[in-house]
Amino acid sequence: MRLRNFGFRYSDFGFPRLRYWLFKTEADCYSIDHLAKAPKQTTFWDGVRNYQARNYLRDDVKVGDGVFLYHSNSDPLAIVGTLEVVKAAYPDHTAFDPKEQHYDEKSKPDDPTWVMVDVKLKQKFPQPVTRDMLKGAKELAQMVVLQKGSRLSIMPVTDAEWRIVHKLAGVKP
DNA sequence: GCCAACGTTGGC
DNA sequence: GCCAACGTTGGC
Repeated sequence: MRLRNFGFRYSDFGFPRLRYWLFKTEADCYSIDHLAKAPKQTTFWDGVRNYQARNYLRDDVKVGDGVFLYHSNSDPLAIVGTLEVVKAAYPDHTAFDPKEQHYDEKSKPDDPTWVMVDVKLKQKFPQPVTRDMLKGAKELAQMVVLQKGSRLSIMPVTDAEWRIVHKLAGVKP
C-alpha cells in the first residue's frame, strides 16, 4: 500500500498500515511443524516468484507484522497458526543458486529480482482453522484467500479478519 | 485427475 | 502493444 506518486506509505501520514498477512505453503514442502522444529523456530521465507507477492514482501511486510500460515494443496486446507515477521525484505539468495528449485538466472546478486523476509513461529493453533470453517464465517466472505482464482502466496489480511480467525481458532491473538 | 484462473512468453 | 499458446496454481 504505497502512495505511488510520492513514495510514501499510508503510515507516514498516520493512517493504519497493513499489519497482517497470509502466507501460503504446501504442508508437504514446508509445514508449520517444520518451522516448529527449526532453530529458534525462525526461518527465511524464500521462493516467492510472483511480482505482486514480491511487491508486498518488498514494500509492505514489516518487522512485527502478524502472519497467518496457510497450508495449500494439503489435507486439511487450513490456517494452521501464526508467525511474526522478524526481518524485513532482503535479497532471496536461493534465486542465485542453479541447484535450487526456485533458481532464476535473471536475478543477479548485484540486482536481485526476488526478496524474502524472516519469520518466527508465534503460535500453532490447537486445531487448524479449515477452509470450510473460513467459508462458513460470513464476516470472512471478502477474505482474499477465499476469492475464486486467488493464487498469490502472500496476501493482505484485515484487522477484522485477524481477530475473527483467532476467534474461530479459540485462541487470543 | 480435472479444470478454471492467472501469469508469462514470444511471434507478429 | 496485442494476443494466442503455454505453464502453473490450487480447489474441488
